[in-house]
Amino acid sequence: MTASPADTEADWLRLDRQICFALHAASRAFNGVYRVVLKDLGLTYPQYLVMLVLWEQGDLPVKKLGEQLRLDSGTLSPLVKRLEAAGLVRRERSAEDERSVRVHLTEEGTRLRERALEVPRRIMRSTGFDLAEIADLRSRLDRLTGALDAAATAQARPGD
Amino acid sequence: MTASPADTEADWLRLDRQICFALHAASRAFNGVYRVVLKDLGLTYPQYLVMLVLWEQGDLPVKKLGEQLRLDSGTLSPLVKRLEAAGLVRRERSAEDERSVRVHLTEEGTRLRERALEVPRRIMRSTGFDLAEIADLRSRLDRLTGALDAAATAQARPGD
DNA sequence: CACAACTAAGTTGTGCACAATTAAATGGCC
DNA sequence: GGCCATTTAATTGTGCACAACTTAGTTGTG
Repeated sequence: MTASPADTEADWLRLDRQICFALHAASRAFNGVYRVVLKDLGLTYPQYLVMLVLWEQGDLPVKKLGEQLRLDSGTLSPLVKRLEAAGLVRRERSAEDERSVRVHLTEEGTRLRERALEVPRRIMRSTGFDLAEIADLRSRLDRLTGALDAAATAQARPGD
Repeated sequence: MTASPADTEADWLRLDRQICFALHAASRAFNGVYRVVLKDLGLTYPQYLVMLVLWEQGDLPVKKLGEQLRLDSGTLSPLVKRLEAAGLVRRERSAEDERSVRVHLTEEGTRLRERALEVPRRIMRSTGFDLAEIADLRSRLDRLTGALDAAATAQARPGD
């Protein structure tokens, strides 16, 4: 006698609880560690992500920032305004296309990079993972994200 | 001549951008797929997590729910109130300890479980991962969360 | 008993995520 | 040139996460 269908389904629910909780909790735990480390810099975790992109790629329009970080203007507009209020960036309407707003690093924003250089190692120590494990986890997560995004897109436009 | 320290540090920043973005994005992508699947049930992703715990373990005080999900009353109080407004749970002050509020499933909340049984498989399909990969990812994430929580605790209480 | 220490929920304030909408600018097309 | 679809930001509204604080109930100790 095998398990009844109802039991099997219940097992799925339990498994689902485990996996979605694992990812949810990992994300929040990561966020929490960054919160502590970034407090010295006066940045939140998403603000740090924006600064990382700007440090790496230079000034960008909000649109490009959003593509890099998969965030829309509803999230980025107020976030960038807070960075501007903190004196780390300036927002400037593009002259050639006045719809576009380019985000520039200020002197202070550029200087902050020096202090941010120590962040990654402090985080690495907190994870207890070595470089190979981090890289492996990253590739799995990227694959997962890609599959999930594709699935979401497929559901949004079933006929495509 | 090896790379200068500055270059090495810059590499760390780039790596950090990659890994923290990977986890952040994976979490949001997961959230997005659940959002679509759970819309039929009228639940958000965190509300679904609460319901999963209640379906599995029966009625619980808010305190216990918070321990299971690592969420505090600031998050849970309004969330549970919304579940109550939706008719899925009732909140009742405990008679023996009037500080405690026990969350009970209503008839409707219990019935919703039947409809939720299909959720996990729809999610699994979206991930494109098989059971073994899911289990493996989960164990890595749990280990990561454990290490991060431990590190956060150590930083909060350096002398312990 | 009285009072301090602790505990469980709830409240307030800040910031992020995202859907839906709006506003302004641009570009194509007749 | 006039009109319309598209694009870029910003705004509005809902919900979650979390820190800090408040309120009310409980427990331990003198």
